[in-house]
Amino acid sequence: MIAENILKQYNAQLTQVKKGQVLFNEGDKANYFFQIQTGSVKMVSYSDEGQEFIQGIFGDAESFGEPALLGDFVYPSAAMALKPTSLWRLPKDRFFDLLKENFDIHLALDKALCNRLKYKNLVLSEISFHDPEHRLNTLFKYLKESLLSKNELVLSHHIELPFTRQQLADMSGMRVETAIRTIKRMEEEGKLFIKEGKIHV
Amino acid sequence: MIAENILKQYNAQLTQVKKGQVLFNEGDKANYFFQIQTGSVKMVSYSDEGQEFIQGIFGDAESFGEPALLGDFVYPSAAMALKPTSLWRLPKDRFFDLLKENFDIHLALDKALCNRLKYKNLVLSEISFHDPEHRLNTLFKYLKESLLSKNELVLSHHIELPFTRQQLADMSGMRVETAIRTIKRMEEEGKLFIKEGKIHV
DNA sequence: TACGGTTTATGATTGCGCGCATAAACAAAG
DNA sequence: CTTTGTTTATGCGCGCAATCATAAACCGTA
Repeated sequence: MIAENILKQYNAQLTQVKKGQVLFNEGDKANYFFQIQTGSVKMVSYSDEGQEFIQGIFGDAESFGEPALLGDFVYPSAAMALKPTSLWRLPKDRFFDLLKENFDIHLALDKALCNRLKYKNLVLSEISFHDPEHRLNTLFKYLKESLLSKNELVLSHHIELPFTRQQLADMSGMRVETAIRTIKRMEEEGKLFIKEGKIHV
Repeated sequence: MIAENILKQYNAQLTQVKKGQVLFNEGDKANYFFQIQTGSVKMVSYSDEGQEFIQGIFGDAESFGEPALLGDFVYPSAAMALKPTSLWRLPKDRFFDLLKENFDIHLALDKALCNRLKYKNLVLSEISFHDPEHRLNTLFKYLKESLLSKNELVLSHHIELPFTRQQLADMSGMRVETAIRTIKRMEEEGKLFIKEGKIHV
């Protein structure tokens, strides 16, 4: 996360996008650094049959899409707003200026990238080793931690997952029906509970 | 890749490891930056039943294990030499000095990290969308490109993949038998050829 | 409050990769 | 040359998740 005063200093523009709006598509050239002010964005890969795999979901104060910028390749997946979102857009060359002149920010960015790598390692080994229940369990643990770290104030030790069954399935490489069935079973086994359709872990 | 004179300048040590030697285990604290001089290293996650998932294979002049260093977390997977290997070891704090004082190197490191992310995105969507043949096909294409880019001199447009069926299976999340059967079928279909057991694509 | 779209839910069927067993081919080491 | 370990190869049966179909529940909104 880069402080807003720094972003402004390097000519970042604040723009508003609607729910469902596409920010870029797979194969597009990367020209901007994006950081969310408020809202939520998903990055997704699509199969030829239209199936989705959610590479990541990003929320308030998080940036996304930097790999294509830093690695100098076209976007390997698309980005779409999950709700009305306001985000900072910083042109590529100014972004590189910013990194060059702010070692601490550069390092913080690396940290974020490395955490993303760690997450992908996790999902990869889960998908290749384990059954749906184990995969969802691990995903839930990860999501819980990551949601807690963003939100200092927690009233209960339980937390509501703000994702649909479809999204959870698309993050862990399974079909909706499998996710639904597995989550139901986990509820029966007391491994989570469902309140008004929402999953609590 | 960091030039050797720079590495020396920051007190990197050159060490030799034997085939099969473990450089660090999952859960170990990250204290060093590693860069291979010559040889080859794999990073692997293990399931409780001892199944392997190969997170990456690194060769001459490549570094590995930086995410744990930069992200400040314990290694999420282990590293093991695949052959006799000589490698540079640079203590953590000196590594950070190096980055701070060499923006171009820092950026090159980012580029490598981003390429790794791109690779993981690829494997993830392959594993969750496609059948073994498609997965191997994509993996082969990727490996071929990456081998070619390392080796300027190419005699034929075909290339021999220096990996066992087991390793290829462990990179694409399938069982050896499935990899073997699929590769055989791909040979029959003329999608690759096998010479002395080695796969050529 | 009626309506279209999304999300959750559940049943029936099937195909494909896993897991296990066995063995041949090959390489490395003594 | 023999031995031991690794890699490739192939058959067989099972189980589980994908797939297809259908419907209920829920939600925003016109």
